[in-house]
Amino acid sequence: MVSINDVAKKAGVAKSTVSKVLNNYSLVSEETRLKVEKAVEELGYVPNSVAVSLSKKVFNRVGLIVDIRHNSQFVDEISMQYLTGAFEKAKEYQIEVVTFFSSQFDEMNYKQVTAYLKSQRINCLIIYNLSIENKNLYKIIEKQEFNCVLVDSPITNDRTSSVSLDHFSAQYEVAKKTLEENIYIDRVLYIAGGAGGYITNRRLDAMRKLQEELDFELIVEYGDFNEYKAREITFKNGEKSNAIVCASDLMAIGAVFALIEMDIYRPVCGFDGIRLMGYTKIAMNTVKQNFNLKSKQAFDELKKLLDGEKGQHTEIPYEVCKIDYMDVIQK
Amino acid sequence: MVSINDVAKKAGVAKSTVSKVLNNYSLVSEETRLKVEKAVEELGYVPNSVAVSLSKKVFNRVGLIVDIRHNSQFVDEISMQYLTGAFEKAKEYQIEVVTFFSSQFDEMNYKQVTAYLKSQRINCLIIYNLSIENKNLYKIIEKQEFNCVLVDSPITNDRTSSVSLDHFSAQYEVAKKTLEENIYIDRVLYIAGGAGGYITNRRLDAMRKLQEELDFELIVEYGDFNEYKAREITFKNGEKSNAIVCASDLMAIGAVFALIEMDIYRPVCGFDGIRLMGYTKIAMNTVKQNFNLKSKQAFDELKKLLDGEKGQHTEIPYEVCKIDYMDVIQK
DNA sequence: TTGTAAGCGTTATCAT
DNA sequence: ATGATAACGCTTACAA
Repeated sequence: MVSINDVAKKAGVAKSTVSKVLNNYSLVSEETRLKVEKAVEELGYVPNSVAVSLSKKVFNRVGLIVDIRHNSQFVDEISMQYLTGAFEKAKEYQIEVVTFFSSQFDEMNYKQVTAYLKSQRINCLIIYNLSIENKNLYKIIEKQEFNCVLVDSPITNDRTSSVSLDHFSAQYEVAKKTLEENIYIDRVLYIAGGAGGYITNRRLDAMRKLQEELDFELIVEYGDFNEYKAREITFKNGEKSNAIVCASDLMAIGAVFALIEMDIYRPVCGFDGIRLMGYTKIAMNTVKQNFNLKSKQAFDELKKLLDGEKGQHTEIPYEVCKIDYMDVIQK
Repeated sequence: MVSINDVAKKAGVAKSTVSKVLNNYSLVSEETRLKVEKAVEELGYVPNSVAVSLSKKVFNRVGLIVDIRHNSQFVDEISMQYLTGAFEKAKEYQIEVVTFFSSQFDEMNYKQVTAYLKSQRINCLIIYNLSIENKNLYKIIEKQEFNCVLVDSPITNDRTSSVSLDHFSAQYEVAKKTLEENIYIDRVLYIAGGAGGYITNRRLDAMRKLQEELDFELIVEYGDFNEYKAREITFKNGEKSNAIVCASDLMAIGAVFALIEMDIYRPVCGFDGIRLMGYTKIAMNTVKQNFNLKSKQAFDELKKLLDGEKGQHTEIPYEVCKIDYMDVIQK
């Protein structure tokens, strides 16, 4: 492995000088800069990131915490988009990232998690879909020992930013549009996410507002973002409701397939705008969001935190629409 | 951050002794071992993995190279399963992993790629679906500077193992089963993967064997594992063929949806057994494989290489079946 | 069995 | 503007 010493020797300077060139210090003559750059080029030298990380006073390494504990399978699609978005930004900013699955932290306590993260020199976190059961992560956010960006959880503090769409208005819009497309709506089944979750409550609020406005009976059941549960809930409550609003596309798919088996029709709408929707060939309203972009934005927010800005909330755009097979497969 | 020095101080021993305890050296008295372990426990000490990596003579860090350049979208599902499988094994073996997307290496030359990997202290690679265009990776495998495990590419040498199913017999079986379920088969459209790829060729061989046996005309088109291309190919050749065999489920879905639009029926079979299949509600034969398990097996093979074994080829099981919605959503 | 000290490849603080 | 040198946190001869 070619090291900084090799470069220094070849360029005929001290390794500290090489380091200065590499980190573009101002106080270095044009002549030596060229010598060093030539040596770097010729040797194909790339700094050892491990050594850099160990030696640097401030070194940023971000942990991406992805939640894949949902029983449903197609969280894959979303998680993968989150990861690719973050990876691209990481490359752009030249910041190292490490991927974790939140289930890894389940058996640990708060102290263990922080020790574990710090032992990997991680000082920043991007947490996707923080779930309410994860007490450790909540505590980490609260204690502000790490710079955090939360995707789809509305917590902010000095060192914590959040990025999400406006769950209230999005849920309101998609539900309203779906209900208004139909004539008699006097009883609506709302299949919510996980009981007590932030976004779940925000969306529930939206449903309650709509309920007041449109004056229907609202049945609320918790499907935990799980399509199988949504299916069961639909079997139980589908008949007596005349529309079903779901807090995720996956649950909406579960509901629609249940309805088909029950051989009844009810308008259904989802939330997320996953591509899987296109494959089911069921045209239903949903809230379409760009997960890749959301993740990139989260990274941008993280960068701001690293640059000394205080944590803030950022809202991202969404679109109420139907997911079409051709749109999904085209690109 | 609590370091090895803190532990040493607290336990009243030298830091080298702490290190010995941590790495379970034999020559350490029970008494000091206990003292050290107590201190570690009380301080919640976790070794700094960056420092460990820098100082260890042999330190294993594996790069997971995932290919997401396919235009088709649902490679997500497969890649994510690969990643989770590898991550679980990494935790089990206590080996660090770093994720890369192969597209990152596109603009680099061979020297740059190796320098880049080495600068991150990576000495092992698990390469998923090595595509034929990736000259750099081929050269890396050939030069044997890294321990490599290839998933679904049949190259092996002293430091390279491969893990895959038997593409020849799997393709043969699924195609045969599909064709035999139907009566008149005299012209078969085979939508292959990427021209020149290893697995593509193996599968083509299987189709040729079947062609000889069943005596039909074989039309071969390359769909590049892309569902859109498969769709176009089907529009062009679907009518004149009386069965379509596809080298991936995604292409099979593209073909079936095209057939539906053409309003004709042709038996179609796929390859991979992705869960997405269950959502399309189209029952078609496919080769089902467990990607998560395959990735785990690849990691096991990597471990063997690290333990000094020579590279070898391992075959994994598969099953010819149909993917059912209920199986997909149940779990 | 334990401790001392050199080394891993960098950065950063001093002198010069 | 450049070069020694100490530090980063750990492992590992080697000495005791």
